[in-house]
Amino acid sequence: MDSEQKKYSIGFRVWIKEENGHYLGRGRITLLEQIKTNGSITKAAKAMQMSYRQAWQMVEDMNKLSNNILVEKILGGKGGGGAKLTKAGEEAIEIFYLLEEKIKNYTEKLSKEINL
Amino acid sequence: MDSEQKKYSIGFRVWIKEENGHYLGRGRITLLEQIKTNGSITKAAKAMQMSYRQAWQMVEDMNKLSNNILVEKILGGKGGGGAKLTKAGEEAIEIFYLLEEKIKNYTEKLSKEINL
DNA sequence: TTTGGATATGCTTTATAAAGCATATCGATA
DNA sequence: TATCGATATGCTTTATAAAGCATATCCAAA
Repeated sequence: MDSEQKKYSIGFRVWIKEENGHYLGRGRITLLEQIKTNGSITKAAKAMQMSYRQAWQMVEDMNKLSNNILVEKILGGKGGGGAKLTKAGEEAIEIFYLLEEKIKNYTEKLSKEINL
Repeated sequence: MDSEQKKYSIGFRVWIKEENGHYLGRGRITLLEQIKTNGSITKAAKAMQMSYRQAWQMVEDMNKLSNNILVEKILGGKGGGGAKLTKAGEEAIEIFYLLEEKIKNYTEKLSKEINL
């Protein structure tokens, strides 16, 4: 009847803030996953084509804003060192995914109601 | 009992996509409002410290992706011309605010459930 | 006590999105 | 038909976040 022809959908980004700054977003969660997989910040950064500089800074920021650090640094050792996720780090990933998922479902529901 | 001390909240951004690209987000809605207030793209851009170039491009993009244009351009006339919102433009603002509001409420609800 | 590969960090370079500049064009009004 | 302040658009410059480079430091293991 009317001339609606274009199709619209809803996009979103979500993140968790702490009083002193950005805490967790998509990028940081991906970094955590890569650290988990690769066992070091260096390798994680390389894997996601990010500079070590930035990856290291992200880890630093996250750890500062968390109640319990998410990434544990290992200096020395037979491999020269590395980094691994703490329990809190693993949980952070879970929590963030759940959050994202819920909002995704909600926006999909909303997009059906919207009439542009 | 446990050592939870930091306070977390959820931040988000939402936008409306059309198949051929980004359609409406915070920035564009603000621009629409400024055009409504100021009656021209030039003045709207100035008011929000945005370059005319960019503001004009945004209007162009929005109009291309909408079923009915959101901004009507006026060339010539006693003031030399200007721009004003169409009915669809006014509605777009309403719809976007409603969308943002609903998601805001939902994230606030979710933030209470989250335990970091 | 040497080795190794990682963490840690200052400094320089680069990439690119945004801004800025210049100028042509538009057309209702008076 | 001259005017006016806006729209329209190519081209150049700038700002700045990200990347890249260089190098010092760390310490468990062998």
